[in-house]
Amino acid sequence: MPRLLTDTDVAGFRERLIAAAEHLFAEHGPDGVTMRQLAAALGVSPMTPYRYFKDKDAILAAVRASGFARFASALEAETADSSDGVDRSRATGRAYVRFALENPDAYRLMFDLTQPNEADYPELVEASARARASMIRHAQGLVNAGEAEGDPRMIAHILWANLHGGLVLQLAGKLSPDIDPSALRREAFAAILRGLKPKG
Amino acid sequence: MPRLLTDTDVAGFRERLIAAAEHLFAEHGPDGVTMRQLAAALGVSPMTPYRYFKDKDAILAAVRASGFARFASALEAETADSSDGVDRSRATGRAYVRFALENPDAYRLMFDLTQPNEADYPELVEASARARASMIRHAQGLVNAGEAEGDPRMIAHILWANLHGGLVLQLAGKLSPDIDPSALRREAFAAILRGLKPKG
DNA sequence: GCTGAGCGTGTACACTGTAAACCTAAGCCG
DNA sequence: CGGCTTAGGTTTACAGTGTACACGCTCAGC
Repeated sequence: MPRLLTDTDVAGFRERLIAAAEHLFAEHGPDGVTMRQLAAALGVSPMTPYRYFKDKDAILAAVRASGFARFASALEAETADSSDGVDRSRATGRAYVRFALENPDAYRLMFDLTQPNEADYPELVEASARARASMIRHAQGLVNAGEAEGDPRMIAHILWANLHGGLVLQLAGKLSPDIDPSALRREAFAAILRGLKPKG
Repeated sequence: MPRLLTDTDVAGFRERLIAAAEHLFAEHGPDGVTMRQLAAALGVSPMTPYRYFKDKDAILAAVRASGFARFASALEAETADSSDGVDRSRATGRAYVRFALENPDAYRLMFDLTQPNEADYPELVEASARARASMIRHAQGLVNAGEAEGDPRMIAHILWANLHGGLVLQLAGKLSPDIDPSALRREAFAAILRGLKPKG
């Protein structure tokens, strides 16, 4: 038999293909990229990727999972920075926005795109759960610091929905042209925090 | 020459095709529907739709524009109901949510799907502008009623981003399972309104 | 009644994702 | 060392896609 593929061989190929796919998907959209192009980008024949991924959908899922993983890491990196709950929460929000604006295509791939059967790709749901956990942790920080009152998970979701909504509208070009997106985020965040502050 | 197509003929055909496409797109997604199926649904040959639409993309744009038009009408219908600014704003929000939840596929087609060159379809941008105007008008109502302080356009966008974000996360199944979407909307709306209320 | 144009259709093509047969070269056994 | 076996990669093939193009049918105007 031929040289068997070691696990690191497989992982290496998958990684290279995911990286290539990420760039191509970002530029032309998943439907604008063909398996033949992906294969050519790695210098292999069109059918070779099928040995490493079930089908094109699995490649898309892998690309999205990889995006979520980088995203989660970016959020988690902010945990260390400061011990003040509010600062940390704000830093997390900034990291969130920065990621979305620096990787708009990845962000859209991750959130906009509704892949029908995401549940079939465990690493995708896991990476996505990691990101969510980060957000909830930081909402918890807000509550602990006495800056907000209520269920931390609910608070996290309020802030998340708000951030996400503003971002996708911005990325889709749907915001009114006379609205500055970053001012929108700032004012929305401020209003929500004012609204959640304990009466004390 | 044969019986020339009157404008109403053309409009009629376009309407029927849009209606058929709306159902099929909702069920299978735009990519899951072929021109041949669309044509078959109207009982014509596969190439006939090309006399009424430039290409498949134009059909998608028309379906989306039609969605936006219905959406705008649904929002505008709430203008008449009550003279109280807050009630009216709340009713508009309810109408927004109702539309999104009763037509989830249309809503996703309208907002999620980022069609690359929407600017090429004027009726699409116009219908979408109508919907936005409705929202701003109702934010103005909130300000007039003394329930909120600030630029009505900004306030409209804050509420919109929040609503939209929550809805797309819900429709995409990304909300944590222990979060009730309608409770999320209620609490978010309440928090924002508290945060925007004038100091009195 | 003829003509010519506009409408719908049929045919054709380049391209897609991917199944299946095929080739190649390397590890094991004798 | 030689042959068998088999995993990894390629080639071929196919059904199905969007749509360009050219063909006929059918009627309005002369």
